[in-house]
Amino acid sequence: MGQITEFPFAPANKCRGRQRSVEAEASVLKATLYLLERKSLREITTEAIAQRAGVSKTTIYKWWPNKNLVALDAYLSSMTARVVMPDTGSAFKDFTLQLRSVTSFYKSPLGRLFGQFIAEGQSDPAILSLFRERFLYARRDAARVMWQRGVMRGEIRKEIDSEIVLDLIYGPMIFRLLTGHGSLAEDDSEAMVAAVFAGIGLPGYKEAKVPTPRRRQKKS
Amino acid sequence: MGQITEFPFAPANKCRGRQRSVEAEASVLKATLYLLERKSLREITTEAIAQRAGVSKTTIYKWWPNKNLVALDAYLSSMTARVVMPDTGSAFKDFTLQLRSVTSFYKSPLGRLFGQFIAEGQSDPAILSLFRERFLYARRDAARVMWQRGVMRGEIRKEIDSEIVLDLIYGPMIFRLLTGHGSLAEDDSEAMVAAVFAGIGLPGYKEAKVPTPRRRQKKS
DNA sequence: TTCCAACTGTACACCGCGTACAGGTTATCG
DNA sequence: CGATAACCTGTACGCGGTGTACAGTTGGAA
Repeated sequence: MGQITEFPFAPANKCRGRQRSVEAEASVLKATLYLLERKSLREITTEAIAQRAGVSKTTIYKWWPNKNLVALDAYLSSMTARVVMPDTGSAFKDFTLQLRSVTSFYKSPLGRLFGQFIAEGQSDPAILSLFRERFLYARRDAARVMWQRGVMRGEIRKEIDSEIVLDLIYGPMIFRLLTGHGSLAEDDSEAMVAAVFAGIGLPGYKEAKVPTPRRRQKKS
Repeated sequence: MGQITEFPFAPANKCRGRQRSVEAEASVLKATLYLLERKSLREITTEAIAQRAGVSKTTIYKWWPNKNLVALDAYLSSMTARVVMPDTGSAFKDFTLQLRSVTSFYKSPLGRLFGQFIAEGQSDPAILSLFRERFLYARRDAARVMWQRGVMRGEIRKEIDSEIVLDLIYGPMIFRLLTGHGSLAEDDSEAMVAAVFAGIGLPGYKEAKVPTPRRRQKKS
């Protein structure tokens, strides 16, 4: 609750006149989730959401600018703690479990939405930006905690930027997810994290030095 | 040339009647590229292509199933050797140069198409599949050669599956490209490849062992 | 009780897709 | 040379989804 009111596009209620219907909002989000579990974002129409929610299409357009943002809202409202953030005492195990969990979720119907938001974002900067702010960064902040623990325990090189570490761990699987060119099996999660930790270079071969990275785009 | 005839959806010419107009095809591809350099794939309409190409819309639909596949065709026809495949004698340098080159191309207007095809592919399996077959796999085959050289020279661990290696190197940057959450600067390419080679784990810390991966989905 | 804003339902303008149809054009075959 | 077949062109159109307009109804706060 209180989700929508944080949105920049939500009109303010001036406390006079009829109150906003809470059931209508909840019903819209619920109907949207129902449909998203069965069809892709592109296939779903605003009309279908309105109909299933038992709400007028006009009402939807009153509170959300378009279908995609209804979907993003529904996605966020349902995503609270659906993916594990483990704390096993080993960064390697933490990341492996996490990547496995994320990957298996992303294979699910609702998880596919992840890719669909990115897809819509390619032609709609607004939704991509909102997706980053309200979803991706939250995820990364949580994952950065796992990284931090690993650094403090002396398991992870502290000279490598955390942004790079996170992208190295999650990027490859997300790449596979989006293009479908590679396996998303559980073993692969482990193999990838293992490779990221150990490096692909042979220990003897020492040309590949890790340069100290310049700090960039610090998030608050 | 001869590009279109390889397509499964291209009708066969029975050698009777008027011949297919080569200028029309070339004109369509050229017009499409022109438009794609200025607008996103989603913004471009079939009519606009037809108009700019000086060709009837019907003709386009005769040879291509839809706009996206016209664009893919145009993209492929223009992409031959636009990105470097270096051979410096060092796998680390090769991959760094390559990633840098790829990234800078993907930042360009035409390069953005990469993400837009993946985006369309999220709701259209056919185009995603064609994108993999005709673009991605060709790229990866070429990159695998760099990997192979590295393995033979003793620079890269041979026990790590090449699919994983390639995804580790390219996945993170593509992830950044698609979501826009991270920097795409040249320094980052080098830092990423360096991290992939050296690993993020501290040398002393030895829990992260690389398991021998099961072979999967061998491509011909 | 008044008043305002949220709701409902229908209608509609707009746009892009893909097809249909009626013509005109250029090649090969007999 | 004429017939035939497949290409091309142009216009028109049905379809479906978007987002808005408008008229009317409902409910809560002053």
